[in-house]
Amino acid sequence: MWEKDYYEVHDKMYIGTDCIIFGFDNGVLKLLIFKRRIEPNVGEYSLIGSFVKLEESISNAASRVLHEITGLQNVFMEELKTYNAVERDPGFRCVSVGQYALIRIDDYDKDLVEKHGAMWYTFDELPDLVLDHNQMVEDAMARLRRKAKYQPIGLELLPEKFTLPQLQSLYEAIYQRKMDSRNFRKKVLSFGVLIKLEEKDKTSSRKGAFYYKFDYEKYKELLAQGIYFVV
Amino acid sequence: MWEKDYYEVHDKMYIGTDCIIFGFDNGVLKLLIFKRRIEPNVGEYSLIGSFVKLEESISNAASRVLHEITGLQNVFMEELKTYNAVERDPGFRCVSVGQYALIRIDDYDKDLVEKHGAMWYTFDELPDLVLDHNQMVEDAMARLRRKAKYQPIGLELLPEKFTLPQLQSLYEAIYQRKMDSRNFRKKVLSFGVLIKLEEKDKTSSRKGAFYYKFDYEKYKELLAQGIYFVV
DNA sequence: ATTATTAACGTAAAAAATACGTTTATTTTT
DNA sequence: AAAAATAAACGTATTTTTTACGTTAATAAT
Repeated sequence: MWEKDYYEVHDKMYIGTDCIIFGFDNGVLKLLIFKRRIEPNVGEYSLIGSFVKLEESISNAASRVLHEITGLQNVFMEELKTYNAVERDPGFRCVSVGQYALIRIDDYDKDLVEKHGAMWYTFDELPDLVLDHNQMVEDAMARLRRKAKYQPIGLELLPEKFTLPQLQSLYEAIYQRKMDSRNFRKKVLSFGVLIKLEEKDKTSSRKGAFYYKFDYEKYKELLAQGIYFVV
Repeated sequence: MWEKDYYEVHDKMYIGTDCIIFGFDNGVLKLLIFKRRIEPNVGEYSLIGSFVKLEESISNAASRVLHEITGLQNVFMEELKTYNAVERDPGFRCVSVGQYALIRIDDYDKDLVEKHGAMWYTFDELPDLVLDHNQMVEDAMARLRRKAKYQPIGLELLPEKFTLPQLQSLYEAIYQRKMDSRNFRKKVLSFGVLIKLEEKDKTSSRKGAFYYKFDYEKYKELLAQGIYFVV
């Protein structure tokens, strides 16, 4: 990695990042997709991405575009993998680092998103995307499913206050299967990382469901102990 | 990722890969570490790595150096993550993609390895490595532990024929804890991916332990069904 | 033949996951 | 004001999985 002779060979290698942005919109998992307005590939659909600048880290680069597009800062984000096939980009040799982000779908700046030509799509209604972006989405979805097995995803995708039925519907959306509400509740509460609030959400039922919030401190402790959050 | 103005800014970004090479040497997990013989950092310890050439994928690059160093081909390898802090390499901006490899420690070419100044170290005897290579090793170790939970690692690290006690000692090395041999055997055999051979290994006991081999077909089926291999 | 040693087999107890029935709080309808 | 409707909350029995641990078997060395 330090041999001088490689310097020249590599002066045409580019590195970028593409963001797979998940949102959860009452009961449905969605992805933020862009209709391209600039060359190349005008009019085609793609993920949002950027080249990585010399003076920024890859996650900086992703945060930068995410902020430009959604107005959000401090969004949860994690590296997925690199996409580096020699021929993946017909223009030139470019490695892209896929990063997936989880955002609260109520938080983002609607005007900004619309201005950039972005739209929310469900996983199965996704249009054809440029390059290997469909693959990226598929990989991100698989990763999200696996991640949900040992970390409470709800933290990032749900609003501050949420009900157990909401949390369950998020898990059902991720795993694509119905779960038993009694067992779900039992399991989720057994971790002791949820705090029950006095307030109720009356929008989805007559009885109303109590709001909960995460106990971040306890959650961190649990993770430190290496305890898994399998639902 | 396609905007022209970035081209210039990025003509000094380099991309390389570093390999975290695991071997299993009767009961002990080891890592292949190099004492550098060329500038920069002569005499210091590091992982083996290379720049990624314009006409090769990142895993090609890793396979290439792995072959140069160990004489091995078709080694199991998986991307770990990118190491991309702006200041990680004092010389210039270089993103490194960490990749971990699992090799059968009896297979590699001893002369070749020695010629390149490489040595096997256990995880806790590891010397200080250049740059962020110690971090890479730590991350790879963590990944290996997690991976071992849902895939039969033995496949890659053990010889073609292996005994159950050997497989168990591999898992014990990975998890750093003793396991109950009766439960381990029960669990491992319950997956139905091991084929018992007639032959016995007599080197470690008077009674001798039967050799087993993997049933690759069944194993692939299991993975396709999404079944986890939790031991 | 006896002893030593690790492998192989088996079973009981504890814990976790699953399946499913009943009650409760509230709003809407009558 | 009572009855009906509805989703939430609570609880318990059954099944499955995990854990703990005792016994027997095969072989080489003595």
